[in-house]
Amino acid sequence: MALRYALLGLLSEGPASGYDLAKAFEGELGSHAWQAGYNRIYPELARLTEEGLIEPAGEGVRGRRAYGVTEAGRAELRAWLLAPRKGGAVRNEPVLRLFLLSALDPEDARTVLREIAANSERQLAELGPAMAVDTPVSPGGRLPFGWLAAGYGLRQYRAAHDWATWALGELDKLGEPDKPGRRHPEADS
Amino acid sequence: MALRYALLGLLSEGPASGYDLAKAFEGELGSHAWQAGYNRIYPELARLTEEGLIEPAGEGVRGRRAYGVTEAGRAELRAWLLAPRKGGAVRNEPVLRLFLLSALDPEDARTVLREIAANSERQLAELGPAMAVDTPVSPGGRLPFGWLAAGYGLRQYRAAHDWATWALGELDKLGEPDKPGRRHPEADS
DNA sequence: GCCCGCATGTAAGCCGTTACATGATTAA
DNA sequence: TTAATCATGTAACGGCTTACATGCGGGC
Repeated sequence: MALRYALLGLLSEGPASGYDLAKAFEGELGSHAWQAGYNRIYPELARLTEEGLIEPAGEGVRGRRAYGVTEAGRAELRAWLLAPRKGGAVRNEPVLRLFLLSALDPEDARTVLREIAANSERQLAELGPAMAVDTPVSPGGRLPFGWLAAGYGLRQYRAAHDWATWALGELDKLGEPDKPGRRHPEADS
Repeated sequence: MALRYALLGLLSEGPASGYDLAKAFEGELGSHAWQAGYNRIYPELARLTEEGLIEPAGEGVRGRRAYGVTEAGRAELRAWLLAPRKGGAVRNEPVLRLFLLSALDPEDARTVLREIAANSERQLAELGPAMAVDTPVSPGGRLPFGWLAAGYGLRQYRAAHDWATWALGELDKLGEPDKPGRRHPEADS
């Protein structure tokens, strides 16, 4: 049910076709927030049109059909963004992995944690430069799409990296007093 | 497909019945990582038993049937936790909201951001005390279930709070040079 | 004796994913 | 003329949610 709001949000940046929208989901939006392919986009666009939340906004070559948001659509999106989040089923696979880390023996857990640390560092390297520039303003007196979200991502990955480092330390504490190296021939670096 | 790993992970803490597992999903695990009800748990337990990943581990009163993880089940869980995450469809509604924030006018965006700040603060107040104690060690030389995840949550909410504060500042920058205070949504040039 | 909590399942329907399917335009 | 990209959809399948359905045991 969030797909429709993603579409309304993207269309409120300006008219776009189903194809354009599918491409938009391949970028930062798709890799961090919400993913959708044309197979779900086209039916949803049809439904949104029926409900009067979007409307055709010009046709192009190759059968291209662009859509724009109606006032009703804008209101619907606004209501959703302002509505207090109530218990939609949480489904967060990465976090589930963290919960299940205690099911691994310490050596395996370290492997996972190092991978997480490396991954968050890589993400930081991508986001850092993008956020280093001063606050950009897009025409219309608004912040550009995704700018605030990128700032969130930056802080989230920093926190993830910090956590992984801390967690590795916790595992070390666990191994020290009990088994100095019985199970593992070589001490870790 | 992640449900089975959640079940394997929970069962690797010790034998449990479907009912026990359903209760486990009502706690921190369910509210932050993965949610499931008995309606999905029981069929999945049957399937896991068929596949030899879990096995019956004693019966109790009122038809209670407990299950334990088999060696094959442990191996399956380990493989999943160690496997590099490949593009499972990202579906993160809270983050989607952040992306769409630019579709709101600044006043509405501030409302959302203040709510996020308040929410993360509340979560911190819950997690903080739990993490203040020194590293606990459960019997068997392992960290207790969810301990590392709680540390992650702590850092994540701290980052969210930090972000919301920063984002409010960015919005202020946007409003200052133009008009501080009251303005209509469509006051563009 | 009655109610609450323990304990387990099934059936129908919705939603989303994967795979199938087609055609137009443009650049090499 | 051939390949890549633009552009739009449908069909089958599988997972998840909601609602339906049943019965025992212990405390008050």
